[in-house]
Parts: sequence; C-alpha cells; structure tokens
Amino acid sequence: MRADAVRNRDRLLAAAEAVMAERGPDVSVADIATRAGVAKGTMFRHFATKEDLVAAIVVKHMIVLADHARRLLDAPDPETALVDFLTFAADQRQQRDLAYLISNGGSTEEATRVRGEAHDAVVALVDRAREHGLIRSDITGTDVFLLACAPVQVAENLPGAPSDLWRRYLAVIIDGLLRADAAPLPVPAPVWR
Amino acid sequence: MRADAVRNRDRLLAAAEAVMAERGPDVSVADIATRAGVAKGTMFRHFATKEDLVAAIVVKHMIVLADHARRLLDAPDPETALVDFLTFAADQRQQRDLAYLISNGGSTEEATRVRGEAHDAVVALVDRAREHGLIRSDITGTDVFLLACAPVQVAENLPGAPSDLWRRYLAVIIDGLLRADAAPLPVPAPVWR
Amino acid sequence: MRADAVRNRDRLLAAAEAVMAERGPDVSVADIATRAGVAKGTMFRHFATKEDLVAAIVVKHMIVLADHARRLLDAPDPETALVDFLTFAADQRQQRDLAYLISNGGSTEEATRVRGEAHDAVVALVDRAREHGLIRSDITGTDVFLLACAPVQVAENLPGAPSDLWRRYLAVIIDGLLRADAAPLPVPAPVWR
Amino acid sequence: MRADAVRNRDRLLAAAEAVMAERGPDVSVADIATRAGVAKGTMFRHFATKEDLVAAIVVKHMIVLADHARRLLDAPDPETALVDFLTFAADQRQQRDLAYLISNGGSTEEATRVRGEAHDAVVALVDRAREHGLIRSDITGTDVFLLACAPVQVAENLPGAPSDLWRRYLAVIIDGLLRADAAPLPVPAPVWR
DNA sequence: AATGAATGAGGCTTCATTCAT
DNA sequence: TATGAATGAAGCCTCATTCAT
Repeated sequence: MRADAVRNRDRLLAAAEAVMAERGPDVSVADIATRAGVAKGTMFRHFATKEDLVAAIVVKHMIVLADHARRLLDAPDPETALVDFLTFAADQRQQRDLAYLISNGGSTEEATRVRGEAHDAVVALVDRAREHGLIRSDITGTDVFLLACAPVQVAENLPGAPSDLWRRYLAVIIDGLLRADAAPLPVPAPVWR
Repeated sequence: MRADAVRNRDRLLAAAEAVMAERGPDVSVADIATRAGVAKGTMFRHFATKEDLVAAIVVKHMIVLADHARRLLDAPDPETALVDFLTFAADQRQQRDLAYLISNGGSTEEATRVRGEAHDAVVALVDRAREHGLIRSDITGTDVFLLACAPVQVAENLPGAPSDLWRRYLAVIIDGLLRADAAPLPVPAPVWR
Repeated sequence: MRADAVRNRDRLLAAAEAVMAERGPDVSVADIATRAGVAKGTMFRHFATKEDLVAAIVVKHMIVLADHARRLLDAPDPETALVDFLTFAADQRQQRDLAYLISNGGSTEEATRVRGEAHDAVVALVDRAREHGLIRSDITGTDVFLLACAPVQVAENLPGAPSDLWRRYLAVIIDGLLRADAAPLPVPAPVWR
Repeated sequence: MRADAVRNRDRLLAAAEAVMAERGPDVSVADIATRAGVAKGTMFRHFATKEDLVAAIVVKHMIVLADHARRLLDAPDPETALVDFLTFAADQRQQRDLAYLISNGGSTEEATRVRGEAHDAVVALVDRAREHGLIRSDITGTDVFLLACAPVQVAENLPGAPSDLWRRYLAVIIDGLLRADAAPLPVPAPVWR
C-alpha cells in the first residue's frame, strides 16, 4: 500500500472518530470525508461500506484494549490490574466502541477475532482476581467485559455531563465487584457466544 | 377523544416501543405505522412529529416511574424502597434501547417536566436512604437516576442475552451503592438540568 | 336548505376569502375550516372539492361584477362608465378573482356562464365607448376584460406594496385606452372562447 | 466544474422553466428532474432547495435583463430605448407564470441583488426619458419595472392566446406612459425594497 | 488512484378526500 | 347532519453507494 494511501486511511479513521464524537453516530459519509480532506469516492476505496469504516475504528481501539489487558496479566497486584483495565477501557471513549463492537459490530471476520481476544484477556484477568479472593466468586470475565461498558453509558445518559463523570460510576461498580463476601448473584452468568 | 382514536394512539405507542426494541431507535415511521396497523398519516394526527412520538413514550414511562417512586417514599424500610425502585425501573426498561430513548429522546416540554418529576422523586428516595446511613454519603439522587439505566444497558450489550440478565448487574450496582463506609467518589456529583 | 346550512356555507366562503387574502392561494382546507369554525367534513358537504369552494368564491364576486357592469350601461357618460367599471373591478381584490376565473376556473358550468355574462357586459360597455369615439378604435371588449386584471397583478409584483398601489397602474392603462387617435394595435384582437 | 455537470445544471434550469411555463409554478421537483432527464438527487446537488432553483431562474433572467437595460442607456433616443426595454422584457417572459416567478420567487441574496441591479438600470433609463420630457413626469423607474410584467401577465389570463398577444397590451401601456402632459398619478409612487 | 457527479431508494411530513362515529 | 379520525398519494429532501471523468 502506497504511503499516501496509508495516510488517507488514517485520516479517514481519525476524521470519523472526531465527527462521530462531536455529533453522534449518525453522521454522513460526506461529513466524514470532508473532515478528512478527501473525496467521498476515496472513502469507498478504503472502506467498502460505511459500516466497514466504523468497524475499523472499533477494531483499532479493541486491539489496543486487548493488548493492555494482556499486559496487565503480568502486573503484581491482580486487584489493581482489574481496576486499571476498567479505567483504561472507560477512558478515551473506548467503552462506547466496546459496546458497539460487542452488540453490533459482529459482521467482519476481523471484528469477531479481535473481540474474542479482548474477551479472553478479560476472562484471564478476572480469573486471576477471583483466585486471589479479591472479587465476588460468581462474577465471570464475561460479566466484567459487559460491565466495562457501563460507566460511560451511564454518564452519557446526562446530556452536557462533564467528560469525566464516568469515574463516579466506575467507582460504584468496582466497589460492587470487589466484594468476595457478597451474596450470590441472581440468574446464571451469560455464556460468551 | 373518540374510542377508536384512543385505541390507535395506544397502538402506535406500543408499536413504536416494540419495533424500536427490536431494531433500535432508528426505525422508520412507516415501519411503526405498519406494526400498529394504521396508515402513516394516522401517526401524524396523533403525534405531530416522530420526535413527539418518542417523547410520548418517554412521558408514559416516566409517569409510571415517578408514581412508583413517590409511593415508595412511604415504604417502611428506606433500603428496601431504593432496591425496589431500581428493580422496578430496570424491569420497566427491559427492552433494547429504551434506556437510550428515555434519556436522550424527548425534548418536549412535557417530557422534560415529567422526567424532572421522576428525578425529584428519586432524589427524595435517596435522601431518605442517606439520612438513615444506608448508602454512600456522597451519592446523590441524580447519580441513582442515571445509574438506574445501567443494568439494562449492560445486558443489552450482549446480543441474545436472556431477558433477565440485568438482574445480575443490578445486584452488582446495588452492592456498590449500599456502602455507607465506602471511599468518597471521585469528581463532583453532576447537577441536574 | 336549512338556515344553519346556509350560514355555514357563507362562513366557509368568507373564511376562505380571508385566509387566502392573508396567506396566498395555497392555504389548506383545514385552515379554512378552522377559520370558518366548522369541521373539515362539513366543508366537503357544502363543496365537493376544494376547487369548487374557490370557484364559488369567484362566481360570487363575478356576479357582483357583471351586475355592476350591466348597471353602468345606463350611465350617462360612457367614458366615466368605463373608468368606473375598471375601478370597481380592481377594488376589493376582485381582479385577482377575475384573473383566476378566466384562466383557471373554467370547469364548473356555473363559472362558465357567469364568466360569459361578465364578459358580454364589458363588451357592451366598450362598444358604447367606441361608438362615442372615446377609445382606441381597435380595442375590443375582450381586450378590456383581460386588461382589467392588470393593475392589481402589477401591484402584487411588489411585495409589501400599499394596498391601493393599483390605482397608479389603472390610471396608466386608462390613459392608454382612452386615445381614439392612437396608432393601430399590433397583432389581431383575441377571440373570446 | 465538470462539463457534464454544467450541462445538467443548464438542463435543469431549462426544464424547470419549461415545465413551470406549461403547468404553473407548483410543479414537483420530480417532474422537473424527469423533464431534464436526470435523477431527482441530481437536482439537489445543483440546487440545495427547490426555492434555490427558482431563484437561479430568476437570476439568469435578471442578469440578461439588467445587461440589456444598461446597454440601452447609451442608445441615441431615450424613448426608443424605453420601448425597446419593455419589449425585450416582455419577450423574455413569454412563458406562462414566469412573471410570477420573477417577482415572487427568489429570496436568495443573489436573486435580491441581481433584481436590484436590474431595477436600478431601469430607474436610470426612466430618469433619462423623464429628463427629455418624453414620459409622464411622476412615473418612476420602479413603476416601469413593475409594469414590465403586465403585458405578459394580461395575455396569460386568456388560455390558448396566441403567443404574441402581449404586444397589444404592451402598446396600450406604452401609450399610457409616454404622455408627458398626462394628469398626475394618484397615490404616491412605491419605494423599492 | 482520486474526484465528485449521478443515482435512486427511503425518510419525514402535508393534505385533499373518505368514512366511521 | 356534523364531526374529526383515517387514509394514502405526493412532496421535498438526505444519503450511501456507483461510476464517468
């Protein structure tokens, strides 16, 4: 792939992220292309479909997230590692992408793969914490993977909220998770795929 | 209002909720009308705008929610009352994307008012729980109002999840809230409005 | 026809005139009915079609106009009579209706009849003036019938014009007509129907 | 601008003029596009709004008209110049309802500007004629600008009229204008803008 | 390879007219 | 008979996608 083609691809990804962050997920391809400084046609050369573009953004973020989770498996303290993961996931709008990817972005082969990798890393992280008795005994990695989306989603329910409001709700959720002595959870844990 | 008109209005509200629950909030007016078994034009007789229809859904839910919350102010045990409220709220929103509608849809004056009333009732509920020392001291009613959406939103992130999966995440969040001794929350509480 | 039916009919005609005068000819049936204080359905009991309603307004005005023209045939001075007719026609928005009727409102049998009567009265008026040598010799009644529409149409070309601006242009046209010595007109006179 | 785009733009303008001339100003965008041989969407690429299309027609005509009027300022005989202008203006508007479009359509900034330029050129033309004592002393350029629409409007009132019938009524109006000795006009001259 | 013009399906809304109450 | 609810055909416009330049 030629150098300028790579640059255009990156520009498109960045532009799409920026415009969607500003105006919500229903922005038009034209607006994205304009922000990226390329023509609409060029966008379709790089991404066959608008959905593919969105998927590419999400995959990009998900790879970073999976990497981070895997690195945290070597961290000395399993509790800190889990908190760190949830904080990292919430930061930089990655939760929103996470939710999108899990619930909608299942079409691409790449998306499926990368999602599975992130999920598996979280499972490992949670298993380690459970083995150390730091966490409710019946919480699974899949639970945490889903819950990781919550703080940002909650904060987004308040229009005009400060951008770090999610930290409050992350604190509440973490406090709900880190209770080895809590009563058993109702209804069975969900199975992944 | 004529009997058949009332029936059609109700059908439209129900159809809109059902279709949006199935296919997300971006369904077309045509699809809603078809599901309701009426012509497109009928929708605009009852709701001047698609947005007005969404607002009407929100209003309907919020009225029920506010009533329930206000009734719970007289319950004997403040903790049970709060848990009951969160359960009721989540139960009412068991449909996909309804939380989205409730928080983001509905900019009508009526929707704003009714949402405010529900919010205020939750504030009272939370204040009472706090006065009894049953809850983190720095959690506000606004926090709880926002968090009420979380269990369903989290469960909705997993396609094909059992319809009561939200109970798991509600349990986690409740356990995170009912800790009078917890560390103070980061970042200031959000202000309503 | 019952008394209240007559009253409703008159109200509808008056309302339609008023609303169209205020907001142009493209007002909706709903707006007319509202202004008249009756339901839409009632309108269609009186006028099978929106077009029929408009035609009825026009016919009403046209009858008044034809009457006036016929009365003027007995006036002592043929020139004054002609000027009077053109002034009367321009006043009270009757020109606009005239133009509408001549060019569009040819469908109803009644409209055809009444239009013919007004035309014939004008022909008589013009013939008399010509016989007295007061007017260009090659101007016909049909010409004058058409020209009668002009002053108001011209004034309407200026948005926000004072409501009696048409008097200026009527004066110009009259001065152009009352010249027995003028050069012959180009192109043949139009034939009526 | 690409060659084919220019061609489509021109086709759309021509089609709009033609269709509106045939069926009045309320034709649909779909009909215009069909006549132009392009898809509906193409129309909105060239003209953001139906109103913009109308404004573009007005602009096109007004530019030609203003140019012609300005050229006539150098003509040797001011009277001939005025007659020439009115003839040219009527000739240009030989199509049904075009006068309507020109005066009522086109609220764009550009349309307003260009209409103002044409108006100003006519004012100059009329001032010159008045200074030579060739015209009623109280007729203004604004009067003439408005009256320029009249001959065609009058002829349009008769369905099926020969296409040059306007020449008769132009002759009458010119004879009404070129009378330096005429009685003063009633009501004040309109102000432009 | 990039551009941006063209496409046409589909979205929301209006409105004359019909019809059940 | 009057009402106003229901209808559905258009109308204007947007936008993802295709394709000529």
